[in-house]
Amino acid sequence: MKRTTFADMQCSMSRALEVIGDWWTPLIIRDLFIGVARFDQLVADLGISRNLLTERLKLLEENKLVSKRAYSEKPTRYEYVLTAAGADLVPVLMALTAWGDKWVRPAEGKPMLFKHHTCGNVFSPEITCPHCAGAVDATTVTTLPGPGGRKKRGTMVIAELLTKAQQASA
Amino acid sequence: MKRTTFADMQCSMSRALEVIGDWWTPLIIRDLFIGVARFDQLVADLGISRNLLTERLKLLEENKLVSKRAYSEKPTRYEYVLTAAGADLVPVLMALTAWGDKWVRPAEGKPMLFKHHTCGNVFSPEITCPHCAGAVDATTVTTLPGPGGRKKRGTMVIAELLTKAQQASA
DNA sequence: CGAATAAGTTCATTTATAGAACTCACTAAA
DNA sequence: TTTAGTGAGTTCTATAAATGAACTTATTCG
Repeated sequence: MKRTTFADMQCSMSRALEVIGDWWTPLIIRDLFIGVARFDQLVADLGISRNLLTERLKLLEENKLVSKRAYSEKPTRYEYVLTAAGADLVPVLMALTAWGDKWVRPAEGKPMLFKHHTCGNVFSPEITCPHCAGAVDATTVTTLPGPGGRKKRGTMVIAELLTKAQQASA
Repeated sequence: MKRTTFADMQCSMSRALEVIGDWWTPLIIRDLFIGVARFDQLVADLGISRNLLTERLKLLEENKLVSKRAYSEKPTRYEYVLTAAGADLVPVLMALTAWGDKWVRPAEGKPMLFKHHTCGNVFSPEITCPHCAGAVDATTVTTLPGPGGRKKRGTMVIAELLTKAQQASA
């Protein structure tokens, strides 16, 4: 049957996945960030099917991660540009790339490096806590229910589990 | 036809997506992190089809993000535990959640909060540069070709683009 | 014995993906 | 001034994957 929608799950990660959770979308965003912005270039770079690219770009536009801009009249030609929301996803994709570099790196080494222009260094992104500037990892973080927490599909078990854990610690 | 594999693309993000790039897998990892670890619990929490969950867990095990552990003999019963590689993905998913909190938050507010036990604060994860501790965003970072950069499907256009940009800046 | 629990399998139906071929509007070369 | 080429899609068919419900299997509890 049709794909289950994550849009109405009460979980920000699920909702994010509704927008970028399919195979090609993160690669399209990566390409737009790097500067591959036109339809045929995207097809050439990724080897994606043209009908799929059309569909994905349309969805990205509807979700306001990407906007379409004419770079030529006469033959009307468009290119695709990341919006603020789309650009804000770039660091997350960099963090995912860093994970890939660490765990599924090709034998030849890292395919791509990131350079931070604020300090001039080539770096590997880290995920940190803004309060203490320390690294965040699975062992030093716990989850708490937020104001939007609800028990529904996607959080049927989790919703109660978080509440109980909080009560136990209180 | 069958889904295009990203496993042989010369890009760490693509390779990461080969492992966690489908709809349900990130949610499964989220649940395992939070403590929903058994088959029927996962079905109940997510509303995922049982055959799909079986398939996803098998793939996660093959890719060494998850391991299966018997918690009962006699009726042999298993639960699923994140490996080091799987746990290392948790901060990335938290960063994605933070993006979701910012751009596609439910009307009721954040469904879930993170608490950093190193400093005791509830926080929203940030992606930073380990050299200067500054935030990383799309405007302050550029990409350079790495030693494993290659021109093949997934990087046909990008490979040359990065090389040219580097030569131009040199 | 009969019902319940946990962890899957099997199956029919619906939807998505892949890849190739085709369309349409213009432009540059012969 | 036909002819070929470019860019951005659309249309088409086959194959593969997702959904949801029903069915298995093994074991324990009342």
